[in-house]
Amino acid sequence: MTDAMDEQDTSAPLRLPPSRMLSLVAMHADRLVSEGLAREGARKWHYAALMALHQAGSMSQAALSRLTGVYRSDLVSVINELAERGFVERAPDAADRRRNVVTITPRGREHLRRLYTLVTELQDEVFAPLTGQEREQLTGLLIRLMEHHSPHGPSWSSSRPPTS
Amino acid sequence: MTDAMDEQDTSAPLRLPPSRMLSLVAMHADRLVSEGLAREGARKWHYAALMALHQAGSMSQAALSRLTGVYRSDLVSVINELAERGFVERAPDAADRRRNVVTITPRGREHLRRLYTLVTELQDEVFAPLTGQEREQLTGLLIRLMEHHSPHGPSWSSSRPPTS
DNA sequence: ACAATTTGTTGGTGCCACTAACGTTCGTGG
DNA sequence: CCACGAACGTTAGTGGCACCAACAAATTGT
Repeated sequence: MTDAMDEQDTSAPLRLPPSRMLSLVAMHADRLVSEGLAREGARKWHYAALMALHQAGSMSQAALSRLTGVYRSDLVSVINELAERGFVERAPDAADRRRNVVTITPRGREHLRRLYTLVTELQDEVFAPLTGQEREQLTGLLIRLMEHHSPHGPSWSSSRPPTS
Repeated sequence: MTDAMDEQDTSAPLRLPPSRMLSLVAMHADRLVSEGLAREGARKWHYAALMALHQAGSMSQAALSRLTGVYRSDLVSVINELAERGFVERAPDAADRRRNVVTITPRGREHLRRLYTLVTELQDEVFAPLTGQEREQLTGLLIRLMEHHSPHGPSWSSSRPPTS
């Protein structure tokens, strides 16, 4: 009933604050996904950008930035790389000449498909120890935490497969 | 039934893979904690190292590295900083002259106390939207994920307050 | 017409996880 | 007993990521 401090216990496991657990698990998941995507020559943001363009349609880089949460400065190189490989087209917007309209190409959708199945597999690997119900519990809790801390950040929900 | 791909839906929220949610929440939590600790002139690893030393007693830097998961290269500067401020003592080990025995000092324990209460407050802030039960659910799921992916990594469990 | 804002872009900062290499010291097997 | 491999502390460096500042060009609001 004092402020009960632990005695030393050389053999006991270390007590971690929950936020540290989050970091560790997130790091591991990130790692797996990044390595997987690297095998396909892609990075996390390639996937994020393609998925956003596929789901929401063509849009300016700034809009894409707001939607994905990727900084518009960092988005430049991502679009460059995607454009080099023909997964995306960057064209000046006639209606507003400040903007570039970024559009996903058929090859881009094809690529996205590969990435999607890959990412899905990796998710299964990451969350393997959890049952389907538990995974839903987890994502539910995570969504509530996200909403709490960035109510106007990038929008989200659980993932569903991209259509051709 | 097919591989059901989403149609475009400009207004719908983006579908995020769970691993991305983990990253976002972890980033936010990390951010809050780091900023809080910075206010006390400390960093995450100061806290981690002090807590480990407090709970498990004096040990070599390599052992501390294994226990906390912090790379022994990165641990050097952490110990330097903690030693400068008198929170920790680094003495050559007479029995094994390769090693340094790192020991937490009374001032160190005092400092750890401040950090502990601070971190605890910040955890409350991070997990504010969740009830006590839900927090336990979450940490339970996280622990299982950690065990699955690094069964022999740094040991852990939920956190409890340090004793003076 | 003028101020404020948006957009794409460049360049730069700082943190963190991670690797490589090193001299030193210890343990072990031949 | 000594040669070799391994562990230790340390330094230096890499690469990715989040983030910021500033800019010119273009648009919007007033």
